Amino acid sequence: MSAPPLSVSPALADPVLDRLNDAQREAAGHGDTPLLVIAGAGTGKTMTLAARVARLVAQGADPQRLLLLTFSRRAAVEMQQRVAALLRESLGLPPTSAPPALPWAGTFHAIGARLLREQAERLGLSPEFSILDRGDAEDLMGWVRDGLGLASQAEGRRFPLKGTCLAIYSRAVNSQAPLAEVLREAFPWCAEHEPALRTLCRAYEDAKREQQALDYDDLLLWWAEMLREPDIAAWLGERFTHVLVDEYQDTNRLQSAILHALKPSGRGVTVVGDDAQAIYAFRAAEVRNILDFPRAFDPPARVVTLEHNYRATQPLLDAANAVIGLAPERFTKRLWTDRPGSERPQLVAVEDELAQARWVCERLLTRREGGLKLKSQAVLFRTSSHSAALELELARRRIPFVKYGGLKFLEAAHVKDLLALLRWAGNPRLRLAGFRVAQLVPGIGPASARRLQDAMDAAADPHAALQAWQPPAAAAGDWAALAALLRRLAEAPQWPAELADGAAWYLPHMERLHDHPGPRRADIEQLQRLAAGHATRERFLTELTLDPPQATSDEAGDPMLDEDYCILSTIHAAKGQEWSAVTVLNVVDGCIPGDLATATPAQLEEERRLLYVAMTRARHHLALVVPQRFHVTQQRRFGDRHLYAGLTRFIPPEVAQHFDSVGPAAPHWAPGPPTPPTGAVLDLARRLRDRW
DNA sequence: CGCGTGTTGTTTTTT
DNA sequence: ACAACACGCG
Repeated sequence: MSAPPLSVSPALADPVLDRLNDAQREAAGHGDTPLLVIAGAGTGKTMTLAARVARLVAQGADPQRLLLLTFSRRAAVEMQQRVAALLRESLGLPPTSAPPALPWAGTFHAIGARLLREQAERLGLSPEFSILDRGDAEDLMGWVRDGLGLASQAEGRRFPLKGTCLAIYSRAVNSQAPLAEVLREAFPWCAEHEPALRTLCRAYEDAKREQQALDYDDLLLWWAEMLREPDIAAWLGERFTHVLVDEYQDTNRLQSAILHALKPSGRGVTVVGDDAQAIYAFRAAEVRNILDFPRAFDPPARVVTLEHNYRATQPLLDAANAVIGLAPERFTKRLWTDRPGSERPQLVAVEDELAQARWVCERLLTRREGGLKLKSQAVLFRTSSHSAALELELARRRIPFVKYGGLKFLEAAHVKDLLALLRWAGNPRLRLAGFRVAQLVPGIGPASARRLQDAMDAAADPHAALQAWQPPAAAAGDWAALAALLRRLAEAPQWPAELADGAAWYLPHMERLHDHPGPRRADIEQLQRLAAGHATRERFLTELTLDPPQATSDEAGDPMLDEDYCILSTIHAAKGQEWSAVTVLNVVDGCIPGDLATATPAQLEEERRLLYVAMTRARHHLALVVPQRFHVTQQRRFGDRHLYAGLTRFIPPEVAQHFDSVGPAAPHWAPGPPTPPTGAVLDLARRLRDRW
């Protein structure tokens, strides 16, 4: 068993490459021509990629000139660590010495932000440009929409909400498709407003320019646009000798355009992904990117497929393979393992969501008594809100947990307020921020805030205009305090002391505006802790926007770092992770697939892959929980009520035979699950009330 | 003009 | 259940 006859340096052929299997070694040792690695779930993808990076470095590649694009910041960090460990080993460095770092590892958006900041002058951007998170962008969209008078259209249906407008805009940008097509395919109920939406999108672009603000999409769009300048493209293409992209199945057209513009010949390009795990089409991800990758080059890219799974036992893989095997599109690989294991995955029927929560808690505790740490156990679900009942039950039993997914930190009003203050201080042209901050002062409402902004816009020096502005008499005292604060922040910024200064100003306003300041105060404190880890205000804002704290643990209190806690996560946020025991909640039609996601076959297939992703996170134990009855909130159209649902359509009888059926209600579906009565909506409460 | 209340519509998932 | 929007009062 020796390495294939590649030009592998002898020093490296030993410890690192020897630990890889043949396919992995082929990928790690491949030369400079374009390479596609199809890596099934749990097949050692990160290890392989890290080994490839380590080998490139050991062969003399400059780590500063490796561009490593991963899906999340977390994946980037993990990659750094693996590479570091491998490099120490292969270069024979002592464990104490610092191996070369990879400064250009990060998400497309984060790397884009850095490059744009670096080249801002050339691009006609202020180097102080602000990055709008989703909430900011929505607010700006709302502002523009109101300015155009679109909000109050009396005739006909109401104009789409600001969030919907932004979603439409974003999808058009990321898919690089015409507005009409986007509306037809993804937002049919907004199609009637097409002309107004077109005007709105243009005005939104203008507003961003005027305010020196870029939203998430701009970070890709400007990057791609910048690369259309031949001299810049050539320079960047040479600057990065190698470009490696992880999770390539979840990139969109814009990202693929960036990649091809950087490296038109494909030389030095490696992409890694798994078409069976594509779950970001809603964000305009384009599976064709990975499917068409080989033929995009001449000669075509080398394709290496990893199918040997090191994560799960055979019975778990059988079930997962059966689920994905029903996808109408043929996937080209089938995972296998040599880890036998006898435990099959479970289908657990329970009465309702409360019973589900109880069952999950019992199972967590039983496993912990059996020696499995809570940290090795995860509970996954389709939608962030699906864990609500479980969170309450966990809290009641004092089982600590951390929840991933859901975006709420940056969406909380108080966090937005304080960040807006910092943004405004750095970029006084950012109306959006100023509008928000000014209205925190009692006595200043939308009209006064608008007058202030107009005065600042007209002035050559907006800071001076701000200091000179006369507020309404009722607001004079409080306004003076804010003006003084802004002067300090603008003139002598001292990071992170300026955040403390701002927080001290903000806290009294927060207490006045919100009923329950307790948890909010904790968020402000967390912001201050985070601030200490960043060098400047600009870096803090950028990194917080692109990589917000993604875990929350409100119900459970703050678990100490060394304490044991279990993981709650959306399936999306669980991507790339693995746990010994995995439980998936609400595996019923209406949740997986969500009843909003069954309109088109493509959406349905994405839901199927979602279930597949969830199932392949497990190493030893896997349980899918099926409540027979679950509560539906929201959507007044049907009213609140319980919905009777059946096992997901992705597990028909021939797939169900790969599972053990357990739970109190299990005997009921012994004859094979009947087709679920999808329309059976009961409203007993109303029926009872109507008797009177 | 600012602020509080009543009414109406509402697509999950995340950078 | 909740947010955004419209309206009316001080």
